Amino acid sequence: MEEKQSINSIPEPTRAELEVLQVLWEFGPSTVRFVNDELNKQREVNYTSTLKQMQIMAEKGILNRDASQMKHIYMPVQAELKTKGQLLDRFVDTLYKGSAANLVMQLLDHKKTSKAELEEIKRLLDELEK
Amino acid sequence: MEEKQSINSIPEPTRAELEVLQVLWEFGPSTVRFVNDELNKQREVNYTSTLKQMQIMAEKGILNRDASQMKHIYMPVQAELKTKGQLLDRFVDTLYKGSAANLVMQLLDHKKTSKAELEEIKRLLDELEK
DNA sequence: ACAAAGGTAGGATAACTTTCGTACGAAACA
DNA sequence: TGTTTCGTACGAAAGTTATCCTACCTTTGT
Repeated sequence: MEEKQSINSIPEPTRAELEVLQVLWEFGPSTVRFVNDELNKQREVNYTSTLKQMQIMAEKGILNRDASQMKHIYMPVQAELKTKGQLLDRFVDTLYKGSAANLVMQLLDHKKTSKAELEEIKRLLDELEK
Repeated sequence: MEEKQSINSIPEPTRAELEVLQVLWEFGPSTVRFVNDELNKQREVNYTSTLKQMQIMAEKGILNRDASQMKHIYMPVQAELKTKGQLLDRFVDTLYKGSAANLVMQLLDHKKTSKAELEEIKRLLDELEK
């Protein structure tokens, strides 16, 4: 079936879909078996659950697959950075009125952000100055 | 019924729940009527849908309500900053392996973040130096 | 050649989310 | 005072997500 998205952006991945994407982002194009094994390092999932999940993602246009071999190979349609960028945009829009500065501000006085992190962030910005 | 959460953090708000929270954050404790009117400025929602939604949120422990008057007054259990902080943490964890620096890095080379925004962010960091 | 192992496909089901219809009580008002 | 308006409560229904069972085909190994 393999329906494609009409426009320049895939639908919002759900929680479970994001888990699959993480694996594909980390290890590149993979079989269902491989992805399922990876997922099972975190939590118990039945093989057919992962299979179904990835089939649906292919239908939705989130994944492409190479079905020329018996063991189909799945890969994300969009680059990791693009998808994350979209999610980030939506996150900033809904929670911080679209202001990245607002988000960073929160990041800063949020205890969980370590001193080292802050230094790293500052370094990034300084680098950007040039 | 008004069930409370046992621990120090409310359950993850869903999409629709987040919309309700936005209104309460912006305008403070409100009636269902008021929240519903606000929501209808963005999209069409039936009054009883919003009512039900807010009742469920109260059951889940996301909202408190003052039912001493006929028109119940609803308000968030947690402070805006705390809830957003939790969401931010989860976001950073799942998408950026828990590294705020990674997130900011993406923010930086993401076109949508304006020059002015970047300057503002930099200013925030400089201020933090002290 | 046959059994076992491993693959895909396609429902069925359960849980959760979202929406709204209906019932009914309280308040406002003509 | 009676009717209309506005409120809550409850339950049903529809949509979405996530999980897994069963069927069936292909490959592998004995």
